[in-house]
Amino acid sequence: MRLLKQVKNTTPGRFRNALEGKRIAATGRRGKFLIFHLEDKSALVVHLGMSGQVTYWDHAKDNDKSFAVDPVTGLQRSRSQHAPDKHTHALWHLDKGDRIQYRDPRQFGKLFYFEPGEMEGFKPLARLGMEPLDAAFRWPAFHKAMAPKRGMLKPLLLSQHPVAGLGNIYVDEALWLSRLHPRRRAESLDPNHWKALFRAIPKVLKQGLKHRGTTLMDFRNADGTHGGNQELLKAYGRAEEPCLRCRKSLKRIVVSQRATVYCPSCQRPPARLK
DNA sequence: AGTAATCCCTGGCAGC
DNA sequence: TGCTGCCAGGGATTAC
Repeated sequence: MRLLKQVKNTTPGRFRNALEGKRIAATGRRGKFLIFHLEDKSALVVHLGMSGQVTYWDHAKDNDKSFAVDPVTGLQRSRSQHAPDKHTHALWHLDKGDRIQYRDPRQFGKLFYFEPGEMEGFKPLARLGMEPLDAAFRWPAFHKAMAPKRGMLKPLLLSQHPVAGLGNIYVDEALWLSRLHPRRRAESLDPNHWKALFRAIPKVLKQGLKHRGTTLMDFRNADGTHGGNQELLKAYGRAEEPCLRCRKSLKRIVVSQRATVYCPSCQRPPARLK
């Protein structure tokens, strides 16, 4: 296991020693950070980056020999549980021989260890915006956070600041659903536009969660048919395919260095961008 | 302040 | 079969 590069705020040795023998008291998530709260109030924090996977390995179960390739993203996923391989960077050995495994082919992921009280001062966590699946994600708070913002919608939504947890896929999906152009500027939106976005964000996330769960369960067929994957994503990965609202061809552009798919007909750009 | 470029990595794939 | 170039679910940092 190579545990060097992904540990960001301490040395691998300190990281290992700090975790040794500690019980996991609770698990949580904030934005794209996974948080393992340990019994002494210290914490292990994981960011999966683009290709990271945290999986549970049960000593009583067989390993899967191969990985399934996600038809949309091209990323390898284990169908059930896998043996550590050259991309497995950390193993946490639990009681009775089970393990938590961290695997990350592209190595954009990050691991952090925080002493009690330290995590609160961790900027990337502290400055995250509102949680779109929380009960506190309500229209007045959303509008208040968004209305003063300036700049293009796509980078604004990717920034994690007004709203946490959205990545490239779900930003494109939310913008498609709310009929907003990814390059449209925040200051040009009226409350109705913001309202559409406010409704779209939790919707695409919930659909993703629901869908991903079922896909993983269906994934025991080698390279077989997959559940509702194709129907779920309306924009991402569908460049040159017909818009599911208006049948016109979806278009791929690059916005803040990220691949972006949108419908030129439904998601009209502001006049300035034409 | 906003935004664009750059960098951190590896692997799959198309095209030659 | 093997090479090259391009692409990829993120985000911090640096440069303008």
